[in-house]
Amino acid sequence: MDTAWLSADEEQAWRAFRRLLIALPARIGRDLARDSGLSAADYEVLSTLSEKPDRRWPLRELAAKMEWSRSRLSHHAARMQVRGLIDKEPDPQDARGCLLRLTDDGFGVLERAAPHHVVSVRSRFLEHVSADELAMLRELSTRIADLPD
Amino acid sequence: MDTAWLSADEEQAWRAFRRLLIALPARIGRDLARDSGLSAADYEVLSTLSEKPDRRWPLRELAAKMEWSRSRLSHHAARMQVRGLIDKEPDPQDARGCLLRLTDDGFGVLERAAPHHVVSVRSRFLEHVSADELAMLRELSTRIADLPD
DNA sequence: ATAGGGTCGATGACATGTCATCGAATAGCC
DNA sequence: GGCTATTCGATGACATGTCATCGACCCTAT
Repeated sequence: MDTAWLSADEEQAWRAFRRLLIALPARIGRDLARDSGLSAADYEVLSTLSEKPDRRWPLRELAAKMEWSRSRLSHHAARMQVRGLIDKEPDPQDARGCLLRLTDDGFGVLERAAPHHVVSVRSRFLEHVSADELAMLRELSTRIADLPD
Repeated sequence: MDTAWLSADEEQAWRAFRRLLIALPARIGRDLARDSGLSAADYEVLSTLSEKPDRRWPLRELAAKMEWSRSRLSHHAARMQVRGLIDKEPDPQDARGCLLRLTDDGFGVLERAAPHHVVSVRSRFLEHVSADELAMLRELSTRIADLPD
């Protein structure tokens, strides 16, 4: 096989998949903004913070967990703090660091957003994928995302 | 089934797939920037323009084909024009519009970029997907991307 | 022919992400 | 203890995308 080019099959599959890579996040992101006034990034920060019992997470760890740069999270957290969704506390373990905390307002926004978001993910994606396809997609996604950068 | 929530299977599949949605374009985009000094957006504009025999497209049609807003393409084309990759001509069919034309420089950049890009798409994606999986992925991607917005 | 509504690309304001860099604090080594 | 390299979050400059809006132009109905 000539690896310098794509076969017709590969080309068409890659095109179709690339279209999905762009369209699906865009649609779900628009739903989120319309229903809840949140960006996909906002939602990810809120929902990840809510996973901790005390709704607090060191910025550095949260960035690592979400695979964001610290810079990105620092900028984004500053904007979310202005909106009252989260706030910052000094990290008692490390005076360089800070803890991001989900505010009660932020938690309320997340709780109201979640059901709409689930509907969106279902109607735009899950409903159109069989159980077998979903299992395959999960395995394939993990396999490829786990490749070294 | 309670459609207000995701089952554990759905949740895990969606998480894994979402990771792929973010990681794969990021990796291929970084390869492109490193190898050829192009963004994914640049590459898409150049390669779509190169599909026409005369390497020209009305801005509006190109935007529609790529599923970009006219505003986005107008901004992006202005930046690419400064770099000499494309230029603009008045549209003889419609004095409101303009044609985007791939310059010789732009075509050369694309020709040198393409082989590296193919290697990137192969090594980051195609090599790790079987023919059956690829066929299923193509069908599934088309099915979902074709849903109404 | 011309009036009115729609479409064209350009533009400015703004949101968001990257990258390089900073000062402060930490951790490792002697 | 005291250097030194590293890591922390913050920040400014910049690239890129969205949205609302603009003037110019097209098209249709009268």
